[in-house]
Amino acid sequence: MIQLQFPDGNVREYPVGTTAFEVAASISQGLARNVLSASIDDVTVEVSTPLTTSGKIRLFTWDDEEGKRAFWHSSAHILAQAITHFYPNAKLTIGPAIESGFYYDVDFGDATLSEKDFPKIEKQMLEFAREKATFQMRSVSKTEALDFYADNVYKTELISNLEDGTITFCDHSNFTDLCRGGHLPNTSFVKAVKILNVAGAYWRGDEKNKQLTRVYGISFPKASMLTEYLELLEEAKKRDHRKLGKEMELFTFSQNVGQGLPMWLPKGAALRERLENFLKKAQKKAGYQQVITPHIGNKSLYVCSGHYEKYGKDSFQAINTPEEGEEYLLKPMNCPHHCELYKAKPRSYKDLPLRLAEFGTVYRYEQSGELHGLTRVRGFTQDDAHLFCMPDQLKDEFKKVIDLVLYIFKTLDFQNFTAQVSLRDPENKTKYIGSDENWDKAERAIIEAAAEKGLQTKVEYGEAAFYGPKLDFMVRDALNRSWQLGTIQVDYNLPERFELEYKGSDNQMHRPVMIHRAPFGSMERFVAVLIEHCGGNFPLWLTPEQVIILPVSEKFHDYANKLSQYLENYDIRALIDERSEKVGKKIRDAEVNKYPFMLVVGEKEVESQTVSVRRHGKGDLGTHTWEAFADLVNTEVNASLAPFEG
RNA sequence: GCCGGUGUAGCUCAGUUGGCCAGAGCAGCUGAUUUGUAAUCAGCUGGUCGGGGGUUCGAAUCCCUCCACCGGCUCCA
Repeated sequence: MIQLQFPDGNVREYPVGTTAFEVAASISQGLARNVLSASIDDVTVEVSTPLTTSGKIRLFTWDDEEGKRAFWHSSAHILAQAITHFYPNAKLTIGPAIESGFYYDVDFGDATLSEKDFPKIEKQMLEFAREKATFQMRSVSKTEALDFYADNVYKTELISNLEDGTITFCDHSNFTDLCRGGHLPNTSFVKAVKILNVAGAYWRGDEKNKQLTRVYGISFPKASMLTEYLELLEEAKKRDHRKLGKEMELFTFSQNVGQGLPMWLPKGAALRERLENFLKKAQKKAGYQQVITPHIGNKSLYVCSGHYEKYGKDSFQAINTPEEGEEYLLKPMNCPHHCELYKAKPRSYKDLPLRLAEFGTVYRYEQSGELHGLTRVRGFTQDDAHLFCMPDQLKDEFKKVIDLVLYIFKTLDFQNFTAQVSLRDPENKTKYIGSDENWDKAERAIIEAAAEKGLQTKVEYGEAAFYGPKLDFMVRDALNRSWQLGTIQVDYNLPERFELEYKGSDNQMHRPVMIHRAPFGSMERFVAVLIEHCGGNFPLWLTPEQVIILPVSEKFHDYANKLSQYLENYDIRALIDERSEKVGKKIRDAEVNKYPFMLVVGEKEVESQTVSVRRHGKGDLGTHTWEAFADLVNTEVNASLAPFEG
């Protein structure tokens, strides 16, 4: 007998050789029907594997990440089976489950796969699924495995990196794949499948390698779940900032200006200005000083900082002057300029921390395929600041910056962010400048500050900037893509390169430490993600127009104008719909255009000197006096704009 | 940069066995209407069918090329 302990602590005895499926069946019929995957002592096992040792067992269903993973991983096998069915010469490589669905990377040789081929693959997958073939793991020797994949260089490469004795194949139906396991009991669980798209993907993620065809798909245990998922995708597309930004006239692009160079239209510019002022106010309270530096800088500045060596090739090319040999660069970063500001006069320890902030517009030549709406552009404005401090002030300053970032995120209702500690790639230190000692100090400072602030963090190696580690605040867009917004970075290296110093209380010269930080990250990207978060329904304090006045007929335009002026005196942004349309039409258009408040004014309102208030998405709020309405608006604005308590 | 896809009016989209002056709805303009909580009516304007080149008697439609955009990969100071 073996003893299996369940997550609730209960221990039950089973005969040796019992499968996870049989364990599930011993608990309930429902669980037996729904169990997709299992683990013993946190090691994934097949539901059909006879268990021979005691341990902690977990049974996973669709509601568990592990259950979905088994589901999608198994679906990838069926996808591979279907691809092999239609393209016998295609070479399979890897096919993992991902966050939403699965993919398979395939070398199709001379053949190409396009959208037109999706339906037949989907159909074939479902046919294979209906066969109810069981997934059967088996161990194979290295020689046997290499022999099986003699004409597949990719699998051969994978196998040669595995240790003999640990290699397993998975069979289902007539199909065999190299696989380490974690499958559904059989293929029939897969009831709905959709091939989502194809994309190029480099073998092993290295652009020097051959580009394979990556086929993305998703599958579900119920057809209705697929329909729901596709509807969700459609809904998400409606929140896309590129669509809403255009509709709401916030920003635009022009081919004549250039790729990746966003231009802010009046409404967008005003919105951005409100965001900037909001941050400036908080920063002022936190002891920052605003500075302004030029958009270009002498090439030598970036040679000094290391940016030129690191990114010179991928930047806009040098700007030349009539003078022989004089070269400038569009600034890709504000830090070198700010270092020069630091050096504008001798600094004493009494000046520190020195906090220099600038909404600095920078230009980077991003690869064309990488550009994406406002989230990835070639010209953008960072809400940048550089904090120069003494080493013993570092952690405290860092924690204060965390407070500021959290304040910004809270005010804008970004609750679902990930705090990511981005460290050096321990495998490849050549990508970075500076000494191991400095890096260790900087990395430790970030980890400790985040821990002391009680931040839940995720550590990612290889994500650091070339001059220092970062604490990045990642937020997802409407389509669940993750973007870096806020960032805080510790840097011992640029102060060295720029030979920054201050005179200490000991009358000796010392080197300051720098913190680079940008709570929004870039104004462009932040606004993009903000648009998607609120679906274009901005918080009242930010929205381009807060109020639209809807006169019932032309007779009431005078009243509307007086009302508009009154609201303007209260800093409320209002406009009047003076078209000769019916109120129903004006309301409909105002709702479609996402104006937060609609004020209907006609005979009744003129008589009683009131307004009829209607809230976007909520409907009629009844009659208010002018004053009561102004209060209503300002109360809401103030409630969402609590001051920074830094 | 790479792989795959898309490109017709400001927006959403019709229009391919290649064939009359390229269509619709919305938006815009003009006029009528003076309107009470999600679409009043009529008329009009608007497009070198992404740019360029080619095939053809004839191209939005077929071919080549460039550009932009979309989904990924790589990259992301």
